[in-house]
Amino acid sequence: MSIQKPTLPRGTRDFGPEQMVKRNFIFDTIRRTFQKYGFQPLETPTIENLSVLMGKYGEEGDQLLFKVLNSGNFLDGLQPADIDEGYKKLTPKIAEKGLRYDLTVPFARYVVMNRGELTFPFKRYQLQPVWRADRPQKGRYREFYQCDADVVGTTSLICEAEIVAMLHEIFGGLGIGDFTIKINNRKILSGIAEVIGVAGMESALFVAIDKLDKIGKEKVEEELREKGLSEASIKKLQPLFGAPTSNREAFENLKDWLQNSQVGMKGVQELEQVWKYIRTMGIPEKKLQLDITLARGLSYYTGAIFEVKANGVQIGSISGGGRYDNLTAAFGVPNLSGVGISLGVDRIYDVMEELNLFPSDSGTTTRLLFTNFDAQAEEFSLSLLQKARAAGINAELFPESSKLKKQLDYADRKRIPFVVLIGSEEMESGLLTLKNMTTGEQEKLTADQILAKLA
RNA sequence: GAGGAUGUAGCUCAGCUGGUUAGAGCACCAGAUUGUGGUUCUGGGGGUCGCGGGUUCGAACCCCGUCUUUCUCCCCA
Repeated sequence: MSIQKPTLPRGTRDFGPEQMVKRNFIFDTIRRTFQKYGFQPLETPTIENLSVLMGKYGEEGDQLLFKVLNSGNFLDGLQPADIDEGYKKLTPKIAEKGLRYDLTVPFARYVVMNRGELTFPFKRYQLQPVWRADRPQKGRYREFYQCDADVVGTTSLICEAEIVAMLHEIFGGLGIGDFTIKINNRKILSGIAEVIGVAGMESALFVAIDKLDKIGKEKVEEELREKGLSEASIKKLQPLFGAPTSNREAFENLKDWLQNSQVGMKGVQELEQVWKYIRTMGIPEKKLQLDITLARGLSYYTGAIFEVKANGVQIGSISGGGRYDNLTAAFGVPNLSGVGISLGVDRIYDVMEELNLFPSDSGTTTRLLFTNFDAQAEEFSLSLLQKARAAGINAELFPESSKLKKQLDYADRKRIPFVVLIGSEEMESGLLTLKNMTTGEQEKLTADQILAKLA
């Protein structure tokens, strides 16, 4: 067998111990918060039938699905003519499974399949990787985790308010203090389309105005012209570009602008109600921002739309979500309204790394190392080791009687903060040497004193 | 899916218009120090120059292909 350099598939990554400790910190914070708000855990399979996934993410989405080749002789029953028809028609004949593309569609499938057993409103959270056959870039991978929380089976706007509350709790818990939750409502966007007279071209309008903060007013207008909007419509769009100084002002401007649009006014009302709930819950409003240019690509949103940005960091949104009325319709169950939020762990990680927000001891798992001088000390240490663990202290014994230098070096590299040195002297007196690896100080203590000190 | 850039030691990078045995810093290993890490000193190991092909007397360097990473567009977390 020839020797070959191992490689990773494009767009995938290993997470070493140091990274995993940090990632778990993020996962734990998110999971704890979701549970606190009454969401229940769910996991779905890595592979789904392609019939479940196809057609749910648009034509481009279908292209980005990883397809799994059928097992065994996948050519069985295939005719030469099938190949001539091109890969698009061939694919479903040789691949009937695909990798999960997001957590929302599998969730919808689950809800439909189990609707008889579920208690509605059904609140679930799900932390799992998803796969996209995208072209990788910085901050974009072919395998990445999503952390979703959704509640289906109610149209109550309390859910929207609770999402805002959870976002505060999660990002506060992570130490990301400076963030902005942008909120909009799809009905407001529809209202805008209505009052400027471009019904039927909504998606082009939404895609363009979503880029406002990125490319600026002129470019947006340019794009809209290219898409075929009339000058009159673009002129009527002007209120969009005025930057309001406060949410209150933004609401007032909107009510004025959209007064002739029933759906638009409905959207404004909904958001005002969300704001009211938020106030009642005592959530600070400082980080909330009504942003009527927020559209997000996903066409299935029908009500509130969320996006969270970390301030002071050059990175895309770290969370996004919204309300959808017909998530399960594609699986034959209409009129099931839901609202959800999705957090991007990889981006949150990058933000925290850039802002230096990880606790300094993250990366540390062992807190106490027992040295191993010789067979006798090893035996002595071994019994103490389990006592330390029983006391809740992450501890380990160096497994070989090697040079002390090597053992201390090991502790240093693993950033283990405390080392107990046990030699013949210590075993005789019962006073063990505890070395603080940060300060270098050593003190003589009994085993119980050491456990009490570190527990 | 379209276009551009990139790849040399574990890491960050030098390497002249193509010319002997491809270098540095950091990291690693050993010793100075047989019960003391992170500092210092001394010594040492480590490279199919991303991979495959071509041009040439000769290729890390030039050409073609391919893969990786990365930037812009598209789309997204």
